[in-house]
Amino acid sequence: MPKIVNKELKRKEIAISCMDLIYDVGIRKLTVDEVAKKANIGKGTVYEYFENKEDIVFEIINMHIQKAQQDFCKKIKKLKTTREKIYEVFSFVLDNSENSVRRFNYYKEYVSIVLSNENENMLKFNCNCKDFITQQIENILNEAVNKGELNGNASELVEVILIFEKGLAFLKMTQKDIELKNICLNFIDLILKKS
Amino acid sequence: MPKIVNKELKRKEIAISCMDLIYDVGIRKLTVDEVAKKANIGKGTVYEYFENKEDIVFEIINMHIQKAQQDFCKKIKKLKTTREKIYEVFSFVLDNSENSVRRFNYYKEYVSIVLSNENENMLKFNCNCKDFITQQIENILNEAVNKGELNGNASELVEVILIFEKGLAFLKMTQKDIELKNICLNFIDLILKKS
Amino acid sequence: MPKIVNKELKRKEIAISCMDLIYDVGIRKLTVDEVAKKANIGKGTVYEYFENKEDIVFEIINMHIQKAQQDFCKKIKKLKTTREKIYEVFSFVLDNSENSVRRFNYYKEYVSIVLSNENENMLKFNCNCKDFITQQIENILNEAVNKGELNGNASELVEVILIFEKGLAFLKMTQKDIELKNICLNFIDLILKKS
Amino acid sequence: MPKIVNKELKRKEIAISCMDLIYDVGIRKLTVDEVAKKANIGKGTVYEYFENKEDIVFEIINMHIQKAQQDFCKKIKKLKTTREKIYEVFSFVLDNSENSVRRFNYYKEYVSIVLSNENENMLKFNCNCKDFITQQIENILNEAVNKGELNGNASELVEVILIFEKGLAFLKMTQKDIELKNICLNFIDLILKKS
DNA sequence: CATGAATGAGTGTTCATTCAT
DNA sequence: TATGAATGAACACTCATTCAT
Repeated sequence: MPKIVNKELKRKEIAISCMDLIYDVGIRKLTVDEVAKKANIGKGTVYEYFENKEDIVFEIINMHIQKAQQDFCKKIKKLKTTREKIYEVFSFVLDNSENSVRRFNYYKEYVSIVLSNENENMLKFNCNCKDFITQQIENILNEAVNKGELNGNASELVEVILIFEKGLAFLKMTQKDIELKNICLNFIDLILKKS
Repeated sequence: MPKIVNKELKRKEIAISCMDLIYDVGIRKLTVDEVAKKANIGKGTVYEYFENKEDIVFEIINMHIQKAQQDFCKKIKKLKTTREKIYEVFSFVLDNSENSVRRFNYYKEYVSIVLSNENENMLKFNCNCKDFITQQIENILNEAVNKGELNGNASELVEVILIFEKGLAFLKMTQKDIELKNICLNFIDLILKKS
Repeated sequence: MPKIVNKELKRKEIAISCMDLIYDVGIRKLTVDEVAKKANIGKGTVYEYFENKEDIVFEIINMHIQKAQQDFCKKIKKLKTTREKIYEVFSFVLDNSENSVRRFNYYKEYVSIVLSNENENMLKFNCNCKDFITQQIENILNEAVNKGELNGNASELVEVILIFEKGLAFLKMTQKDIELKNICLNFIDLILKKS
Repeated sequence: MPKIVNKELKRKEIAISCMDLIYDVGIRKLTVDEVAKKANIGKGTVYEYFENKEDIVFEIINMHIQKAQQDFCKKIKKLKTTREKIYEVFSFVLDNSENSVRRFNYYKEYVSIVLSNENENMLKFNCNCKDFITQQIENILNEAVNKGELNGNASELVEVILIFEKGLAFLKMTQKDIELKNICLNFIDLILKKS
């Protein structure tokens, strides 16, 4: 009897070993040959675990985003004030630690693929991401309403914050060396003073 | 000296004749063959006026954006109220007329390329675009301050509006069938009430 | 010794379980993976019983042809007149019942492979098929001679009928929607009147 | 100005230079790489003159068949008796001169492709071939009727002869070393005596 | 015996760029 | 100056076969 491999596990392993590859060469220039080489397996073996190249890319991105969402949930629990929590929503963009920057660059590549309509999975997946962040913002605002920091019209703010976060990300992606921190603080002032 | 002028002129001519081409086949799938055919010149001749394919794409995009900016300026002049003018900033995203949708799709492809770091020129160019829109928003807000509709702290709003516009664009690009009009109106209320 | 018997048996079993597979995907597109799956065995196990893919295909075709020959013998026994029997020789081509059409399509693929010289076994095998049908025609004609329906020169007719049958098959294979029934009846008239 | 090549001419040239290639390796194993190498051009250049590999194969076969039909017409004109002319119909199969054998082997490869339904062009093309040979046989028989060698029912014979010719070809393709000459002579006796 | 994981050679097609005329 | 013919590197994906367990 031959050894039975855990297909799902090996799939993840291959994806993990290629995470840097995406960072180095970009998703679009990633070749299956490179993936195989990086993962120390044959090219054919790649296709034992992935449907096609799109699937490989999807898996790698998938892992990144899941990790990012888990990290976000952990962090948000530790924060007390509404201000801090809203700021945390933006910190994905603002944080300049090496780890965050790298993560942001993955995200950038990911968005580039989404925008080019090349990858069906990505678009669906992207909706899930939006839903996640929307839900988080809702939670933060509901809590604030309960605390009496905001009045009941808070629901209208959810999308405004969401859009602002997307705008921040967009600007960071497309402009070099832009200072966004203070703008965010101004924005938070703007929406919290409102009540 | 006159030759250089002619070169520059012909370069523009070629780019202009290919503006629709991008819409038909997409930026990334544009081939030099198609460009030559559309411009009614030989393939080799294309390389007399452009360094490489990247350069062609850049010039075509350039034409599109210049046109879009001119159109924006024309429209903004006709508008009276500050509300209308700010809304016009967002209308690039919100307008669903055939022409606007087409233009927005160009922009989407364009952003995808900027994000993938494939084209150096694009990134620099993108900064110019940001500067243009920033300037426009500044003008609108300054006018509003002069009219007394806003107090002097208006400068802080420029970037907030800019970011909101980018966020709108981002969301429209990455989500299907999303209703953004009311959110914009809410947002405009939010910033104008503030004063 | 008993092991060899078992090997031969299992080989047949595998081939039998894959008879329909050829119909579904075509001989040339048959993969070893599919064979293994259909036979409910491991891919490696296939190679315990077959030299290579060519060998698998050969065995499957073998099953089909044996079956076809058995069916022919059964049918021919039930027929009385010489006319009917000769017509039965052609019915492999003429019959449009689902089953016959399916069988004819197998045969078509099979011939395609024989003609492409891809499979050595096939060519030898094809000779056996010719010998079988030749023998059958001989039997029919001898009987006819015994009955006094044909004179002694009947032996010359064997090959003519054989060739006519091959030509019918060929035409059916390579032309769409061709009416062959009446031509056959004319042909039978031609050769039987002769005596 | 660059040199302007006659595309149609070069297409033929490339096809001609590859005629032996098909004979050597078989149509199905022909690779575009080999074609390019044999024609002493780059692989990309092949695609300047052919849509795809199918198109290459089609052109080569096309040339062969046109040539074969021209040769047939020339030969048939020189022949006097109906017997000779009908025999000439079969000589494509019967003639064992090096040239004829080579031509027959091309035909064999061609039929293999037709049977595998891989190539749309081929199937249509094959119909033309049938029409050509049918027409030729008709001409021969009409002439014979006019000469009084056959009675008016000759039209029924056209398809019988056609099918017989196909059967001959089939048998020659699928059997090694088979003697067909005498069978043909018998067959011609059979149909001509009939009148 | 049985297996299925691993493999990598093989292939049709595209297209930006070059260069001889 | 203008051209378009020529090019070949690049790439995703398949599948028969092997072999360690």
